[in-house]
Amino acid sequence: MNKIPVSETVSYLISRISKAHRNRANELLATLDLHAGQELLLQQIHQQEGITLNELTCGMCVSAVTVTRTVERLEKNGFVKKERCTADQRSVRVYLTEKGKKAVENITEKMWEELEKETVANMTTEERILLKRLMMQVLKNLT
Amino acid sequence: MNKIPVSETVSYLISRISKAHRNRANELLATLDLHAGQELLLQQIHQQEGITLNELTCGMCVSAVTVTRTVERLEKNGFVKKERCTADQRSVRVYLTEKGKKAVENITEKMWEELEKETVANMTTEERILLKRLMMQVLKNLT
DNA sequence: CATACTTGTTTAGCTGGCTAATTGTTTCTA
DNA sequence: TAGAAACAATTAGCCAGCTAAACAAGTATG
Repeated sequence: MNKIPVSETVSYLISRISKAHRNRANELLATLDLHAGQELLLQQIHQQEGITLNELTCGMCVSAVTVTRTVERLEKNGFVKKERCTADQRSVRVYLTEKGKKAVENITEKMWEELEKETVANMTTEERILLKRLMMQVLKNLT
Repeated sequence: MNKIPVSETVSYLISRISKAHRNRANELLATLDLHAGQELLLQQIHQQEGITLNELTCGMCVSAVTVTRTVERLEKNGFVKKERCTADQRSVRVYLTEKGKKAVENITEKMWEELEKETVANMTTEERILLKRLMMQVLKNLT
């Protein structure tokens, strides 16, 4: 393999895109009183009310510590409610509050849709499909 | 536009890939006593010895605060040296130490090359070129 | 039944990232 | 030339992410 400059590698592009993408996500989420990272958690809880912290950890590719603390902050801000599991006293179950449910709806409408529109701007449908396929391969390669 | 599940958007894939990619970068950089984010700074300083913090900020899509503090840590760990600019007393110039220079070499060899290999595994040359082109478009869209 | 192991969560302490506000220089301009 | 404006860097304080280690509850085993 010929040596190519770092700035022309896929890895370098991922680094740059990651920052830009997260910055934009943060801007959009700020209007909902959320920070990038919290939206995935809320959506996961929405898909499975009463999910445990451990299940959240597994399904999110994020450390248990991060889940514990983020849920703690989401609770402080009134988006979720925690509850010790009665069966297994070790586990903690998490539920969305009314505010949390509304937030989830807004996340899709005001963040994901807008973000996606901007991200894949100036691309044909074929290019978008291709990009998704290739990125799925990248994700598989890295996990 | 038809509604598609969030999990099938390019944006969602970027979120997931960002985490996985950063995690892997961190693993590789740990062997060099560095953390993800520091490698880009060191390489930028390598390209322009005596670069100012302000120039680093502009060239890296990162806030001035982050640059200040990261350079501070890199100095504490012996990778770089700071120096007040004589002409303009406001500015601070940054230089690589011997340790820093060695680190830059290792970053390319032990991080970027390995990371790139893993990232674009199981892809044809055509697919890689295409992926790069599409990702460059995404980057342009987001900045 | 008591001890050892496993599992879920939490604490402490580190990283990069951010914004807002402050400090110190330089430059512009009335 | 003195005061205002612009600019570079820093401080304080917040966020998500991590590992290592502690803690507590459940399970298994001698």
